[in-house]
Amino acid sequence: MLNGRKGKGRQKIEMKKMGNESNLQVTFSKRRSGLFKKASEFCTLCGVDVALVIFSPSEKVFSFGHPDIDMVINRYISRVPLQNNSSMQFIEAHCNTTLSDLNAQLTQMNNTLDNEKKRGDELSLLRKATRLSFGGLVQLMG
Amino acid sequence: MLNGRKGKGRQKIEMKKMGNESNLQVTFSKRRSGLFKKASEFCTLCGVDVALVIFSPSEKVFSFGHPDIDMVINRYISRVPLQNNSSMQFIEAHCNTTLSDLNAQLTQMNNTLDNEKKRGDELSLLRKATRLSFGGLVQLMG
DNA sequence: AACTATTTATAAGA
DNA sequence: TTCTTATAAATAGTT
Repeated sequence: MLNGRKGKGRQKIEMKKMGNESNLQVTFSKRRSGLFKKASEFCTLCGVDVALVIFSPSEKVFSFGHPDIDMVINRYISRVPLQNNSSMQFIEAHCNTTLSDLNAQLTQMNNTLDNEKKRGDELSLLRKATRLSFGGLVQLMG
Repeated sequence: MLNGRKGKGRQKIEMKKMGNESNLQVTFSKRRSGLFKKASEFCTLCGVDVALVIFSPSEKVFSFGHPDIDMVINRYISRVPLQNNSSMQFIEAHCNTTLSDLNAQLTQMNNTLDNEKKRGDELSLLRKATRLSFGGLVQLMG
């Protein structure tokens, strides 16, 4: 089997976005795993904590973290608060649970209030009827 | 100039935390810049977005991101909500404004409700008085 | 920080 | 996609 065939082997490539889509796909996989391996070795050898997040062009997310990616990101965030809109969207999303609880309370309270108002209307009606039929009693009640 | 001196060159190393502190410091610097370079090349070649955060053992933070580290972290967070306390504290701080607005609404609504209840109580009182004084009218009103 | 012998990563090709 | 191979690139130990 092994005759003396020679591939060209690794060639230097230009440092710009790859044109060929299928080459790009292969290079993406290879370099992604290479990067993860380097990050992992770095953690082990040097005792550092790392968070690594990658979004592919098709918006797929790949991540690595040590000891735990969320922990590292939280540490980063608490040092360097995020600035832009999307962080606000994030915060709002997390508020939604609490907010909808409060909104539910408001809704229920509004219903109760409506009922009480109906009773109030009934009171006005009764007062009117009372006034019409029996005169002075209304003054007695204030 | 160049005589034929020979260093031992690169040797394979064991994949565990380095013992020698000064070697570790040198390796830390070399591998950190290597990792950043790999991440940067990856972005350029493959058109990906990357966030990379490193905490050294002495808690110094080093970071790299493309096109912007906060943007990438935000995108990550909005897909994979963080779990632990520090993120919750962060979120809560940002929620407080909205929450106190809603709480103010609740308080005011409670006051209104109390007033309506008083009117309701008044209705009951009037009914009782009416029943006592004038008998059958109550039935007329339901 | 610079050097260099090696190891490691990887672009092409099969 | 996975494997092979030639070569580029990274880096451990030394100076």
